[in-house]
Amino acid sequence: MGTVTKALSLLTYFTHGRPEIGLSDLTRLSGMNKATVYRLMGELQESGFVEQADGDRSYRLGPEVLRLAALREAAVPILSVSRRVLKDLSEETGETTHLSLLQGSQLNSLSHAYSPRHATRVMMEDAEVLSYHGTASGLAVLAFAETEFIEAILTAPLPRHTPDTMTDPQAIRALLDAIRQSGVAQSIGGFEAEVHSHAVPVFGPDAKVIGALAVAAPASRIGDAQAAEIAAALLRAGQTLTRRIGGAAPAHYPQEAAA
Amino acid sequence: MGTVTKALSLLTYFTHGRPEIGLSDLTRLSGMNKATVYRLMGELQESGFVEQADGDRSYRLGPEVLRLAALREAAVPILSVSRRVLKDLSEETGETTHLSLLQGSQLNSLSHAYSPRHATRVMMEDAEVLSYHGTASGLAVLAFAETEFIEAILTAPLPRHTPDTMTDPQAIRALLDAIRQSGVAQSIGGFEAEVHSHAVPVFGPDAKVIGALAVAAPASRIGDAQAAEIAAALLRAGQTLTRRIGGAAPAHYPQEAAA
DNA sequence: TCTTATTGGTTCATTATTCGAACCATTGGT
DNA sequence: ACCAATGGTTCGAATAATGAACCAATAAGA
Repeated sequence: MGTVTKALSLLTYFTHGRPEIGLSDLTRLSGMNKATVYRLMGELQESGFVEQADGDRSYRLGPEVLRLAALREAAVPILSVSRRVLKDLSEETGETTHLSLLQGSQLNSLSHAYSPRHATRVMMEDAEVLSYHGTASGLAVLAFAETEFIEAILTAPLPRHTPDTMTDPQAIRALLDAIRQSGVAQSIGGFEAEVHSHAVPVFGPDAKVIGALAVAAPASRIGDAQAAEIAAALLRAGQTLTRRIGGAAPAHYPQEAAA
Repeated sequence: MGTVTKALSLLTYFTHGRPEIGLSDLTRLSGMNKATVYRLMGELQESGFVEQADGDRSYRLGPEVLRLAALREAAVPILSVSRRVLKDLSEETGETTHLSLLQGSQLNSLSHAYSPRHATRVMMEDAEVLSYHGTASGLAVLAFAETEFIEAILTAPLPRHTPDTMTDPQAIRALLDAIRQSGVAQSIGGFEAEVHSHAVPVFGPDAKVIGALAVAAPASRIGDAQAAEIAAALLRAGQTLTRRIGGAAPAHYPQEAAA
């Protein structure tokens, strides 16, 4: 691993649950030498990627990432485009919707929208890591990913998030086949109990899957009729989003769902 | 310069005007060796900070920066908080408003809002670098910055953006004194001709200036009455924003402007 | 209170990585 | 057919990264 990769890998330890990390913690998390971590963080700090919190001396992400994100959006406006799509989809389905993107080998939620229709709704946070086998988004992405990527995920241990999480690789492989047929993935309580979510893949310019668009609802609210409605709306929204960001669905993706 | 800093400095060459950069261009821009740039970009690519555009092999910012930005916002929600403040301020003044933040030694615009009141309005882009001596935002930040920072800026060459740009360090120093008194900076056509902008500083938790909140209007629309109104609204909005992000104005900052 | 961990931070000889001049292979222009 | 770009690659020399040990300061325990 090069020095730069090593330094940037330090940034991956920052999450919602751990927005600030001290030197010693970072040393333990990364398994690197303390002096190394100290020096690398010093460099990241100089460049504005991290900053040190005021009282405490622990680190948190710095303002420079905001500038880069704004530029990324200017070049590839996935988020701004998705916000419209998410909003429309939330209004149409009356449920919470969210977009997740494949970043390296991990799937991150990055944008979401709520619907005011119901008092109970599924809450979302941005920049959360999604499970591949436990979420509809993860399954949707996996179904259209490259074979070796699928294998890497399914041969690794599959944590059981809830009693309903599918953890049998063979069963999941069969499920992925079904998803490839229908174009829509589902998960009932696979990650959070009582959450029924649907998801469709989103494709990039090279027809490779880059993320997923999902609708998440309280399980009690979703019967067959609602599920069919959500699936149809999702297929339409997914195609819209893929098209608007200059992407293209692969030839074998179920086109022109009954609208 | 350490390797990590060097690698991260490559990211600074991406701007609105140059969202994609090829290997050779990047080599020239950075002044580094081509092999070095190639290897560094390879590492940045592995970590998802840049990606290579499809047809062309040139680089652009990658999706990883979006994840980090979302986390930064979760830890320090400046942008989401500012969006409300900007929106209110735009509605109140009827003009374009924007927020800029100090990142390293450079001031970047990061968020903006328009008002539908007038057909003509000043257009903004996010992630643009603002001139210190040419913009109201720059002057507002400078007025409350540390002395050595001010000197570093004023002793460097001050480019003339328009015929109205102030380029005399002494005159600017006097102007900064006035800004410290009133709490509001102004610039008439200092960066873009025909744009009259007002700005107030925004402070962080340690009472240090972290950026500026600004109102930009076509010069022809701003008379003394409008200017006074905008200044008052800005002072209020600036105090609100500073407070909401957990910041504090320094003791000498003009408090409680006539509301 | 005295002791013991734990924290962030620093040093310096050893080691491994980065550097850069030169070189290739393609592409596009004339 | 040529020249001048481009992205990409190689390899010995030069430089920067590494990590064990060490400090000072604070927090926790007995």
